[in-house]
Amino acid sequence: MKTTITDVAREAGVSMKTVSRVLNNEPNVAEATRERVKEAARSLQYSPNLAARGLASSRSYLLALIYDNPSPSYVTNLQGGAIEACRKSGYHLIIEPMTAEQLRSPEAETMLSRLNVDGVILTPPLCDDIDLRTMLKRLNISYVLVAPEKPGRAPTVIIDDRMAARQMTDFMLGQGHKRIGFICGHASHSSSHHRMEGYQQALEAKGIAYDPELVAKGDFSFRSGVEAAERLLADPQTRPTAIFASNDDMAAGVVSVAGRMGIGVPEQLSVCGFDDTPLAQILWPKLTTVAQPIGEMGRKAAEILIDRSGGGNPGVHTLDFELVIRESTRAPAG
Amino acid sequence: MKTTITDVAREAGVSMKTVSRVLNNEPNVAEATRERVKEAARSLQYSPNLAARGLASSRSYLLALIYDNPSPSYVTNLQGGAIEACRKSGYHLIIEPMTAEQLRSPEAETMLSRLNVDGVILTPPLCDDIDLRTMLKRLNISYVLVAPEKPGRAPTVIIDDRMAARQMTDFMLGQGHKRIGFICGHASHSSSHHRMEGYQQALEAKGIAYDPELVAKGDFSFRSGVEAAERLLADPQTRPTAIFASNDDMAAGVVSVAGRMGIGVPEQLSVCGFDDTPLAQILWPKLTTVAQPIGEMGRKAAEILIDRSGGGNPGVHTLDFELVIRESTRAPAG
DNA sequence: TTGAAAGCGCTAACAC
DNA sequence: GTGTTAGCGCTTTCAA
Repeated sequence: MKTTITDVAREAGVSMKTVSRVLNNEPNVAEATRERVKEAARSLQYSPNLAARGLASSRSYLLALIYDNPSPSYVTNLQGGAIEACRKSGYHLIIEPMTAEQLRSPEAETMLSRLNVDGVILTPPLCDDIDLRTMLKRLNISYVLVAPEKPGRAPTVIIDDRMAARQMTDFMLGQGHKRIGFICGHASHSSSHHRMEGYQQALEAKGIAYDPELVAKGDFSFRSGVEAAERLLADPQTRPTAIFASNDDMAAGVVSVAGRMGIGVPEQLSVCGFDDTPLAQILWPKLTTVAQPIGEMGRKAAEILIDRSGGGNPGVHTLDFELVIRESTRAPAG
Repeated sequence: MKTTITDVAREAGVSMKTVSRVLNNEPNVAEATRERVKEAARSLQYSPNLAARGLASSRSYLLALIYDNPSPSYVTNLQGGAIEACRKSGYHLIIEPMTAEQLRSPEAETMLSRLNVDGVILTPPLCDDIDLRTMLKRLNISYVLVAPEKPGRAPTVIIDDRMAARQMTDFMLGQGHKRIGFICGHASHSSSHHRMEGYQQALEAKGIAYDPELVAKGDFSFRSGVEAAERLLADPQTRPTAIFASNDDMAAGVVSVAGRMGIGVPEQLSVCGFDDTPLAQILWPKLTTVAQPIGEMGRKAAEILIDRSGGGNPGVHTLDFELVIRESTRAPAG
């Protein structure tokens, strides 16, 4: 038999409601009573039933993480951070990987409404899905945006992608590179645009003309990095001395192509990525990249949802990134 | 205002209980009534409240995935499979990444008991944690073991690691390799032992003496693969012509060391891994490896928990693996 | 084949 | 500061 709140009440010699007050850290309980109840709960190994709480109150102590992200390390990092925040407050995390398409089905809406979560964390590219945001508003479910295109009215957690790309470009410029290639990310991800902007601004600030020939499209996949690199490196006369890929997977593609073409990295070609995935350390040479505090972002997002006592907290929370300089970049030869 | 079961009952002109029967696919409802209720539910966009269901019945429609696995791609694959099975039956997945240490804290038990999940999926190395299994039994929470050391009494989902390692070793033997190195996985993972056994059995079957000098310890990390390879490849006279690493990360370590030492892969050294993580395709050369149906395993585990109508289903479910031959293996030179 | 009533374990609203 | 009384929305008796 599971112990219930009445068992604790009996043990502590108080009413059920007082126990409830203590458990929820509500005021208006004498300190002595509070201690007695806590002691009783401990000795009975009592822990409140989530479903009963959820039914009686408005909170379910459940958060959902909805995502459509192909990168396992991104996803697990984010999950890890969110989980940590949840643990601290007795919350649990439900994960709902879902394509944008699945999201549009009526079942998705049904699922979300029956779930009765206290909040939802939205990551790219779903966080930029207006239909989804509208649906959540209609269902009256609060949500936090992680790294969206535009902040919007909901609380938002971001890093400054533009600034990070700019600093990374500056770093390579500082090493003496003049012809720096750039591989864009998937057009539907907001960060792609911001990173591109940062690259352009850095060049501009140094008075280097923007050359479209040095920019290749990509979609964040390894394969697209390979294709982009093949184009960028095709002509030995005009090829760049450095390539800035918008994420590590694509940077790995560049390294792979360079290897096949006999172009030494970093001797003849500097390469850098973005995200600092595990891959960045596994590659040889180890990849210079930008570390996003992905776990932190997950944690922050969950915290916002949990403390949404403010009722909205429509702030934008910008977390710090970090340039990680490893072995794939150096001053150009000659 | 959310629509409840009474709204549907009113709309369909039946009692609440009949609606409940229809929703849960219980017998003893006239077909006409059943249809009418379904129609009413649809038109009202009704979906049952999870918390209320969980409170009134014994099921919470929640499954938990508890894991302590450092590999993001393993984790997300498993999650993906489990989620698919959950979706089909209106279940949701709660994730609880947790170290073995955290698991031993009293809070972990409290957390598990309050959670009131219908079942728990346990992955290596946690699935071999006797204390955890005992705790779950005490809490009367059913669980499924994914790839445990020994099947035990609980339902179990495995692949035949031993046979897979044996076939992979056979493959290299068939290419003409006589000196095949082996890098073990973490000793606490059951699969480590099984893979080692398969390697040994393959050699034995071909009448090749087992040479401890060709076997190195590892712990599934890239770094440990590097260290193992450094030892295995140290002596040019006696070094193996092929190395079988117990997972892809360690195989990547081997490839990296070989690169540094000027040993061509696969020209002078064949390398293969296990798991077929994304890394296997990103490496250059692409890695020969064993593909585990990790997603399938997650799906199967969730299905077992959901259909636990059998009351126990103490079977062992063995899923198929697949050798993936890529570019990192070939016949030895000479 | 259907329905009425009684909870599941908790919190909210209002007494005291 | 504390207790009483109703529910939350559903499933489970048990009766019709």
